[in-house]
Amino acid sequence: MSVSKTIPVAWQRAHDHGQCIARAINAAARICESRGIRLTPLRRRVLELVWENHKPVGAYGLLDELKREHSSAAPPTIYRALDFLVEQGLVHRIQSLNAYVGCNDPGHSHKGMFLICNDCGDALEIEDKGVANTIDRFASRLGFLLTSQSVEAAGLCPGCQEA
Amino acid sequence: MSVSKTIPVAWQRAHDHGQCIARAINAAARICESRGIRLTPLRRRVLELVWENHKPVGAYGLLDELKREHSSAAPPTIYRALDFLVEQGLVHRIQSLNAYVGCNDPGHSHKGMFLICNDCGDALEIEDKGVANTIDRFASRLGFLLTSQSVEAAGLCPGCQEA
DNA sequence: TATTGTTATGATATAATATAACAATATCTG
DNA sequence: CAGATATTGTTATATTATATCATAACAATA
Repeated sequence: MSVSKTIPVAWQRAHDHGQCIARAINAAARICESRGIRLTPLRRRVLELVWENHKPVGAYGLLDELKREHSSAAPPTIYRALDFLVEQGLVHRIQSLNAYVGCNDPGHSHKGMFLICNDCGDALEIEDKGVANTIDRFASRLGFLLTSQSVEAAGLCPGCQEA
Repeated sequence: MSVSKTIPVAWQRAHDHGQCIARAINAAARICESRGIRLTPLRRRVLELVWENHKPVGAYGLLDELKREHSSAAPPTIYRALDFLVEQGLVHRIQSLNAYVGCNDPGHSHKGMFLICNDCGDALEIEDKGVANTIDRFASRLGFLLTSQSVEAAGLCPGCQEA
């Protein structure tokens, strides 16, 4: 990762992927193991592809990549795998982009929030108990029973503001 | 609107549409007037259709309704009108539903939040300075320049919990 | 009133995203 | 193993959204 004088360290840290792929796959394997569900080769490979992109990627983008090594792959192939991964909290769906991105911290039932750069297309996942709690309070005051929440903010990331 | 002993008053109030259509159209006309932009008959009609549904409606649902009275309408017709209305803050797009709903309080640059019922499909718009501020703080700490935000929570509304 | 620039709409085609439905195969469980 | 369940293969189609180019309406100016 390159260094910049003007990009906040907080962003650089939050945004550093590190050895994320291997770690993500291992974490996913452990989680599935513990839940008694199967991270099949196909599902594992799709998870890897999601991570390899390092950015939110659409289902058909993933499908193109999968097809190179798995010629029988079709839209249902990728959507089933993605549905599974999202359901297990291993991958997040970015609603505003119709795209998917690996979950940085699977296992926890964290309510994710995303900062999405309109220029480079990158998305940063943030732990945001504050936002989640505020939403919870609103909902319970209104008698609304929450099952899921999606918080997405778009704009320009530090890197893209420089240019 | 029917009365219920178990549905919180807060929800009933927040959810009451009242004479919303006429009010919404008048507000929209004033806003466009003041901004020097044109609420053409087509745009006005699409705005009415959005409000008449009283729930988030998809673009093609609106298109079907529009076609009954406007046979030349095609997908671009409705998407252009919706893009205009969303851009002017007169209509909100619900990302998680690919659907559109009238804005309760246009004119203000309020950062909306939605509670979406998975059963009846209704969506309640909430003013949520708390959530918006939390997001703003996160973003500025990371050096991220925000331009838009979308907060959507799904679950069961009070009415649908009864059943 | 022509001319020109701008914005809005008409019309056709197609791209991009997502699911339905049923068949075939693999895996689990008794 | 046999039967049940879960996963994947396969084809077709539904749903959502945009590209493109032509035409019409409006606005500003000479």
